[in-house]
Amino acid sequence: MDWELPSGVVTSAPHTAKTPKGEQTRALILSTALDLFRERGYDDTTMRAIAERAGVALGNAYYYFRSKENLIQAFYAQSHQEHLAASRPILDREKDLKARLKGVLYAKVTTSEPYHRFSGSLFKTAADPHSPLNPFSPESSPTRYESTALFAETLLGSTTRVPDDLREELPNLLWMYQMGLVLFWIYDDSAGRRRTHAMIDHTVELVARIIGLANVPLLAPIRRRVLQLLRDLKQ
Amino acid sequence: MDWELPSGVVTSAPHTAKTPKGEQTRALILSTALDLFRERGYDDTTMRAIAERAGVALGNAYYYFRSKENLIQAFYAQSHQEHLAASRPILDREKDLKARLKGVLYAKVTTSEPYHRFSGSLFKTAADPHSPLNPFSPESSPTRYESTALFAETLLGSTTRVPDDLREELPNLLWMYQMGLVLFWIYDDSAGRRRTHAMIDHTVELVARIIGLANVPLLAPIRRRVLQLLRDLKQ
DNA sequence: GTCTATAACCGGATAGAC
DNA sequence: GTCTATCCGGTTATAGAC
Repeated sequence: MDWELPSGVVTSAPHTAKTPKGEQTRALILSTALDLFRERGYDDTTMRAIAERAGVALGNAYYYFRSKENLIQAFYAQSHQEHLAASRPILDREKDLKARLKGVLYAKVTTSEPYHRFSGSLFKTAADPHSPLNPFSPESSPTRYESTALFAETLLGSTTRVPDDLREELPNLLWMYQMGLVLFWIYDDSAGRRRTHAMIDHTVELVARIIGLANVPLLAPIRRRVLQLLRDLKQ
Repeated sequence: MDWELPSGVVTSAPHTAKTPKGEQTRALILSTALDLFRERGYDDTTMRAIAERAGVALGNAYYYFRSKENLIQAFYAQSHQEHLAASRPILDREKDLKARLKGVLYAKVTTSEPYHRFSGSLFKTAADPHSPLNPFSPESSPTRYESTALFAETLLGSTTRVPDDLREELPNLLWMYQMGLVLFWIYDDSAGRRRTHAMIDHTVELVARIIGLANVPLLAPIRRRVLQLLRDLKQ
């Protein structure tokens, strides 16, 4: 499997606007929705309220976004772009793997911070295995792929040599790792998100060390077993 | 921290019935709801349908269960009792840690199997950090505690010596590990839940091996760091 | 192709009478 | 404890205007 660098913007619009004016209306509805989500949370924001504040008819909101959930997908795409942008300077500057990884993960939780409360209620629908919003769904695969590519870049641009047998799977594993961290962050209500930061600091050390321990003979069986597991799970 | 054996049934009724008749009505509504959930899934079962089949008024259903979600809590308690019952013979028979752990985990996914589809849609509400249904909530702590105690028993009753520094945290870690497996199981739609079984088989080996590697000096730093992380996360 | 207005359906939840 | 009536909001449908 080859991981390419992120190539551009992914827009998975449910009903793409065809004209400049339509595009404008669509953007207006989305940004209004996100404002309201941030202000009052997801559940307490009604489609009627979104339409009203955006100055459009309820039906028009549904013309651009099939459902309320669909607004979330647009949010994902936007959020991912912000993550990319925030990661860029770190990846351009740092060469040490630990620093790169830590930077990218901090970028994730920092850019997401304004949406912390929102993300909590959001996660509810995202967690449903049958929801198109869940990160493993086909509908999410463009974003998932882009996100994994970011970790591929994090690895490849570093001075650390990644062991051969890990090279293929590691971007996927790091993406999963990020998912776990985000899950933790969603549940974290400590002041200043202290616990999440501790979690990142400690686990980045661990991850780096585990990669480093690649060639210790004693660990070969564990390593083999993990890789075998991953292969098995791919069917 | 001391882990005791599970002591009895946990009933966290939202609106406990005060009379025998009330108790009966409550039980009727619950069993009807679970039947319907299994038949059609959670989302496709309306409160109206539950009330109708149970032969009570809609308002009456809400008298006993504050919300639709609340019916789920009752399901959890029931499901946990089944897990306990299915684990008992294994824990009484096996002394090898790997066998015990594997048995308990297989018991979990096997007893849950009839509710697989249901669990998927369920997970959605359970995932919400602010929902009382989420496994980390105060409302869930009795069940969580009982569940952790089951893993404490799994460890203590085995012939494997658990390293000192792990003894305190390991039941919690194993409970988390089971949560991860259940999450995997929820997403697993392979035939006969093949992937989940592979996951259990492989990871039980890993877990046993990691516990066994407790005293390898090379790994001491990693181990220290993991334990430090756990301490930090407790605030 | 965009957009408005309005009415209606559906199901979770609540109020208040009996 | 149990009921009926009602609210509320996501969603759909329709019919038409620019």
